[in-house]
Amino acid sequence: MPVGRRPGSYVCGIDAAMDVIGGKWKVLILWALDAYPSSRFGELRRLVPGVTEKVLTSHLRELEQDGIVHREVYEEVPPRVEYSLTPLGTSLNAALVPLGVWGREHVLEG
Amino acid sequence: MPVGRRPGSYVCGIDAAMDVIGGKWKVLILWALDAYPSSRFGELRRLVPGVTEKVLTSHLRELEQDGIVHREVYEEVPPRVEYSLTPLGTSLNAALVPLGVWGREHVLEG
DNA sequence: GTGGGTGGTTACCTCAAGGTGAGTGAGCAG
DNA sequence: CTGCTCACTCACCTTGAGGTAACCACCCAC
Repeated sequence: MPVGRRPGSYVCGIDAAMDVIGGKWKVLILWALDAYPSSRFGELRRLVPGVTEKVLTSHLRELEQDGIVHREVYEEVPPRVEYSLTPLGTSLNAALVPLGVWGREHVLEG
Repeated sequence: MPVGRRPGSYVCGIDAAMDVIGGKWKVLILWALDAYPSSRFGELRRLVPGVTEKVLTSHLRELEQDGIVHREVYEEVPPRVEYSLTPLGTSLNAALVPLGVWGREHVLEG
């Protein structure tokens, strides 16, 4: 179960990490799941304004394959699916904090 | 002189930072300029295997516009152009270190 | 029956990032 | 003379990520 979409072709760690978070909305999904753990699909759609259902689905599937998010299906009617960060996802988010601080200080306030 | 390609439309700091480093080869360029300061164009082309001249040029231009790299032209024959990280670029690279460590530990060695 | 909410799937389309290959013009090696 | 280096520029083309919209089964409230 390799992490990343092009295993074995990474030049360095940043290159590899960029591949995992490279989707247009992935860091926003991670940010949302960090702020609101165990979110349902519809909640995420509202938490990440602008993302379409198709793209949200595919991003979540990729993050799940990479071991970043956990997908829990409850066999109920109506169906319920909850997404949460795995420990790996939590560690990824922690590694993203300095980048977020940099962006806030130098891009948003720049 | 705004930093980033879509000023004013960022949701959060990570979103903004991702825009600055969003090019396919930008983090590799930053990594190369950190390891080999004041590199010439041809050196960068060799340090970032696979990048084409056109894309390397445009990525360097964008990084220059964002205040990440400095471009120094020496009016000589043959022409000489040296690229280096600005203080802002150095701080960006510092903010990328944890992400690089994460990628090395969890993707490359995963 | 109509509409809404649940969590998706499917087919189709767009568009911009990136790749390809040629050209530039001065100088230098062979 | 040929070809290479330097640091690009230009015109063209490809590709795939992402966007659009329809559709699915199921249930509830109105």
